[in-house]
Amino acid sequence: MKDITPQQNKVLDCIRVYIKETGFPPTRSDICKEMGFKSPNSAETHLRALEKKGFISIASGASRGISIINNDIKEEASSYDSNEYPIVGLVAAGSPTLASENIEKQVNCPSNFFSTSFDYFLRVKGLSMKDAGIMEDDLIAVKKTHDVRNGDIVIARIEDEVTVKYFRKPADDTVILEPANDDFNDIEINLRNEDFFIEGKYVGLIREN
Amino acid sequence: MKDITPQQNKVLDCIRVYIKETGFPPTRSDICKEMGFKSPNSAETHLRALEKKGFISIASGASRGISIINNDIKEEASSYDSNEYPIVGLVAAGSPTLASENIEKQVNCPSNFFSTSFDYFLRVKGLSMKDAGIMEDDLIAVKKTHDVRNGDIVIARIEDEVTVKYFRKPADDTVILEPANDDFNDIEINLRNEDFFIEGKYVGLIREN
DNA sequence: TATTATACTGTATATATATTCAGTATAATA
DNA sequence: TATTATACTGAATATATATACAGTATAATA
Repeated sequence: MKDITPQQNKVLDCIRVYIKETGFPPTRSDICKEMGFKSPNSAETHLRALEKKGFISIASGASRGISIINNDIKEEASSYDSNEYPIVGLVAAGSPTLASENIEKQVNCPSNFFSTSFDYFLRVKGLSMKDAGIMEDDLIAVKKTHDVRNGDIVIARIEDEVTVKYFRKPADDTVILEPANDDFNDIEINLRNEDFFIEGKYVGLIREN
Repeated sequence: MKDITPQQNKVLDCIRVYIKETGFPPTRSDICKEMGFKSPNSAETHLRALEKKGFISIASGASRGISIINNDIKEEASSYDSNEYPIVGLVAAGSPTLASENIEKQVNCPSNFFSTSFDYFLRVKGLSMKDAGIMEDDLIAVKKTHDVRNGDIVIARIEDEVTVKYFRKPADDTVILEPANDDFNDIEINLRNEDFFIEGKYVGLIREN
């Protein structure tokens, strides 16, 4: 990005203000009014300079076809890179996890909040993962994936029930789900007989007090 | 705000998408292309209906003079009400908690993320609150306040050391800080002799895995 | 039953707008 | 010194665009 001149900066700022106040970009004539120019060509040449320097893009032929190019990374992360994520309960019973009847509500969260991207939040029931610091009613951020390794905390579905446990696969046809609480027992699944499905992987946690 | 029809909703959505992708609102003709209409008047009538119902405003005479009126509180909260919060380490040793040398980094987080507002994140060291589900390296959201009750988890400073514990005040001159881990002992503070200060209150937790 | 809202096609047109061309002037660069 | 970038005025114009007008059809309301 080349250097901007003070006057060009004023024009860029005037475009920003115009968009903020009206919801759409200015015409050349609008810029003239704001800046005090008497010829639309004054605006035009400034626009072309700003385009050349990479601050704006101009859609050819279109009216008000100015859009401001945002390469301020911090701005982007804070303003645009956030999203609504669904919170789902551990309801299970046949229906797909993200079915609307399972969605408690949507929460806003920056999409780069955890180092790993994720797809939804799951409301935890029970204390079977207590020693891993996962408590009742915590929200765990789940990344939908089948690529899980031994030791990962996974969200799994056995028959019709969804559960959160440590994952271990000692043999090709066996999966063991281990709780993090001495009051609970390991769950051993024989992949030949049982209906088993990995919903995703635990990548983060949020708790409200 | 009156009821929107499904078709009007599609048009409104198409305007949103257009603005997001180009940076400026569509013309009647653009809407026709997106929606498959063959007459610009189809777009026009939809726009007038949306205007009448309060979903958009139309600048008379101006090209692309559509702007979307945002009275969805949830949207507003999620889009604009986010902030940068500092993460501070449990460094202690004299310097004020929010001094810049203690700030690990800033993270973006919606300010209404937890039901209680908060001021900063604290990086947890040690396992003294393990049974409360607070693990090493967790980030706890701290609200700066002196108004704490028995049973609250507080961030306290004793002499030069910062610690996170359950708060209990059995007498006017005594505070007991209780860990949530059998391997640790209660800390009893005599307010007459010791330099004790409540930094704030634990209102939420975030963990990255 | 008449009226109004929705949901379109199709044509026409005044004007809003981008964009080019012709100049002037100053400062910075090669 | 010639060239290029900046910073403007002023006029001209093709076209992009809003918007009105004339219809058709269906469903909902009064």
